[in-house]
Amino acid sequence: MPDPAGGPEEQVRRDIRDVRARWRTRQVLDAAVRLINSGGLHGMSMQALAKEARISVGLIYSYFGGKEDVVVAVVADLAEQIRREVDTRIAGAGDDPVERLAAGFAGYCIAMDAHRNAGLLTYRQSAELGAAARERLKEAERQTFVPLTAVVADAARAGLLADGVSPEMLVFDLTVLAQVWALKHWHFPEGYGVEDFVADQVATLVRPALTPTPPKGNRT
Amino acid sequence: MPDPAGGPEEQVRRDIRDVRARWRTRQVLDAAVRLINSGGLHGMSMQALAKEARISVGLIYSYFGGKEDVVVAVVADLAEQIRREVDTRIAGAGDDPVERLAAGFAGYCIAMDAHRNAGLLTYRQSAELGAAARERLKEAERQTFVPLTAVVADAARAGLLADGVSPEMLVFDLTVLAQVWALKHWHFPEGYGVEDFVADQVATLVRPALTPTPPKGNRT
DNA sequence: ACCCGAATTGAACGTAGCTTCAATGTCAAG
DNA sequence: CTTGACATTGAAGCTACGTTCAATTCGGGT
Repeated sequence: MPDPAGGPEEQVRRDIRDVRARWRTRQVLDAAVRLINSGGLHGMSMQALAKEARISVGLIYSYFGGKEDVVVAVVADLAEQIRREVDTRIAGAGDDPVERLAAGFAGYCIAMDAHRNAGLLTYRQSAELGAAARERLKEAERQTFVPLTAVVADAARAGLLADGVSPEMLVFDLTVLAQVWALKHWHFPEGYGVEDFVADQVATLVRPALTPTPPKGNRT
Repeated sequence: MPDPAGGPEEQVRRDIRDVRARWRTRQVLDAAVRLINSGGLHGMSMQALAKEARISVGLIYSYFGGKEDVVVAVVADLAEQIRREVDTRIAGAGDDPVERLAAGFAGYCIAMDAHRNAGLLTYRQSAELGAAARERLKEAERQTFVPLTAVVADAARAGLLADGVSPEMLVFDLTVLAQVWALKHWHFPEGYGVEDFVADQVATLVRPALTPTPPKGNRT
């Protein structure tokens, strides 16, 4: 009675295929990120991608369903990087919620700064992607909200939020502003970098929102 | 001696051509906005545009140099609308800087809400546009910053800014957040509209930033 | 009616780019 | 060496789309 699983040899073949698939996928994704970061999505044709990854065009389709799948994978990958960076920064920031939030925000900005064009793929017009792809992009983005959401919730529990400040909105603002740094940095003077941006945003958005509103009585 | 200007008849012909050009341009732009708002830039091929505007494809090129010029004109047009809306709202808001800023921000958000996809054309990857077009888009955007910049400057002069708040950054934040409402409104629950967004942003970003930091002595 | 300048048309050209698939290559086992 | 399974290739198929331009239409003047 032949074993449908094929025994140990079959398992080895499967393992080999898995290892190769992971390797190829990585190879393509890295190439995709390089192309997008230097030339935008416009610069990532499948021909260019194949060339950059040093494989044939047809082979890409063995590992990805199509161009859209490559794009989605790039975004999902970047979202994971962002999340890791934010988590790491927050973990290293001590106990003060303001410092933790500032650190998390800095992590987000710096991760975005390192992948300016790739980070902006979620800003594409929705009509250009299928519904499943859009949903995947949205989910990836939601995941990047999680660490900052936890920190802001801590701050709220500690009573640090100014009156009327919505924790959800604060997290939304921080992530959006981190994301658009890449696209809108031209607004700022020559030499103004992401670290400056972070410092100014912390001063303008984070600190005022996390400064408890004094009781009315103190105003007399 | 024939008059090189051609006399009154020639002037009439020039006037007619001007009137027609303005009319055609308006016709094309309106069609472009409709197409973009319903199907994104992807939905605005030149063929589709001609059909929507009820003119021939070739005629578009009498009034615009190419597709890029149509896109730039759409953005510039929208920027003017935003500016007018913001100006109007600020003018009707009374003397309180917080109210004026909130009104201006509301105007920006509502103008963006009315043209969700068109308003996001400035978020395209820069590599897809020529340098002149990019500069035009940037300048159009800078113009939309002007009214809010003036209001924030007034608030700063009146000593209303919390410590450390950068007026420029506050304006940047407000305009960016107004712009991305269109793209990111899916973050919010069903039934959460632009008016809710405005109110929450005013509470989370505007009021804390425009709440003067109390002197240290009051804390004892 | 004819002429002229301007406006308008839309088929066709040319290009870019996504995807496919027949052909070929590689590797391991017998 | 042969065979079979899997991996890989890249020219070509196919589609979309921006732009052009020869042909036609329109309107006004004589």
